[in-house]
Amino acid sequence: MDTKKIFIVDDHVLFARSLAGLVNTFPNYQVIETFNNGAELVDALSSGITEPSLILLDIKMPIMDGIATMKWLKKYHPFVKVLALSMEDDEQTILAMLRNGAKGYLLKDTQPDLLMLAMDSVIQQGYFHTELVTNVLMHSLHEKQTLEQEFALKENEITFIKLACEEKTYKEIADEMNLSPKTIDGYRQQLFDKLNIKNRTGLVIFALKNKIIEI
Amino acid sequence: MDTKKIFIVDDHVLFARSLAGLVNTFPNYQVIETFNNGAELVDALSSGITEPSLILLDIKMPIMDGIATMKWLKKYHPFVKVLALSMEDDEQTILAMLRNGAKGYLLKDTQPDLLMLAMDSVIQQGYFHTELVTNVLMHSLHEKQTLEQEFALKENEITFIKLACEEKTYKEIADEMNLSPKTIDGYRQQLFDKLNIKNRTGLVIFALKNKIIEI
DNA sequence: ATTTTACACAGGGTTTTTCCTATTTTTTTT
DNA sequence: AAAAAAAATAGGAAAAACCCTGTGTAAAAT
Repeated sequence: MDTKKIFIVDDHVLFARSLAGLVNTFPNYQVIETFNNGAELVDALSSGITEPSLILLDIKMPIMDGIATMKWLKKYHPFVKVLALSMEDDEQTILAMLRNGAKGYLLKDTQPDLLMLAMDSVIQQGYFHTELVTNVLMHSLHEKQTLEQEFALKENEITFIKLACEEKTYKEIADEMNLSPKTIDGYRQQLFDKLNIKNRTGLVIFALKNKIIEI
Repeated sequence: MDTKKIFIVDDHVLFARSLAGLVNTFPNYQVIETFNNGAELVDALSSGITEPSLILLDIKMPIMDGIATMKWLKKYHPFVKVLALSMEDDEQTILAMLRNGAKGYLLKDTQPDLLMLAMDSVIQQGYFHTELVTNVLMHSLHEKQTLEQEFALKENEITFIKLACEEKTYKEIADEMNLSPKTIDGYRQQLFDKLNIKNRTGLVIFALKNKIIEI
């Protein structure tokens, strides 16, 4: 029972093969299966194959990509450990993987010994995070003005949005901002157009996404 | 200009003093001022004292605690670097500090050499995070069911909440859930009561807080 | 077997939100 | 100072959200 069973999911056959070779040189690790995309993995798991100790999961794949695969795993195999292995180092992708339960995130140009360390760490401690990931996590706490800039919100609009995210009526907001309810309604309408939303819940989501408010 | 100027903010005089002594033994570090609480720091910075290279900030303090101090600093001195130094290791506190811009978070029983490493790291790389902090960050991505449990939401209620957070009308939600609009209105009302909210925006915020939806 | 309890649903009314289309006022530009 | 642009404001109305109370039915508890 000492040997850790590994699945590899990656559409680059060559890479998958050589990675399998590498992993097999690690003591106590054995690659049991390789799949070319998420769908193949899902099929296999659905048809009752035993969960591995760890899945090495590529992100950019045809058919069913890493994020979709993670979402499926989260739902149907929430306890299987996954180490994301990818070329992309963009924040959104990394966060999406982590949010959906990836235990670690490595770039594909990682050194073999770091990969082994990461695999050990995920299996033993449940996670492994490089500085890259830590940075992304930290940054995601702050970022702020991303799209906010794009929409060029005015001071009053931001104030309005903030208040609209509290459980206030537009009348109350008008009072608080010392403006006519009709003006507030004007703000509302302009924002709905500009942000392409249909009602106040859309406004709340927008505010959250753009860190205009915090929860 | 090689010598880094340090402020210490801590209400435990004895600790502050000995910490100052310790820091002064580090090469290129000098403690310029110590304050007994956040308010004193704010006073000093407001009256024009030069920003230090780094502030070592305690969290639990009378008068103005670490979190309040961070909020103030975030607003008026957003670029000053702060290393939180604290006894508390609870998730909420750590997150609150990070969210408000702390560059690192150390427990007070940290070894001196780790403290020095952390200080170096914050000044040079802008941050320093221990495993503790990484764990908290990761956990904060997932946690889920915290209060959700407390309110014992039923499956249908959760579905309703999810849909209500999209920009759908209650009529549309009713259709999608194959229920009468009146039933949906019943869910709405019960949830408003149970969660103590006044309108749909409250529902969205609740859903986010409790990770019923993700943004 | 009977009472509770839980759930889906209804009637009907008030308030708020949302939408569309102007007009006035203020600010900026020329 | 006149013209143009931006911001505040209005009227009016339909739609949706919100609120309260009550009924039938099926499941659960006693």
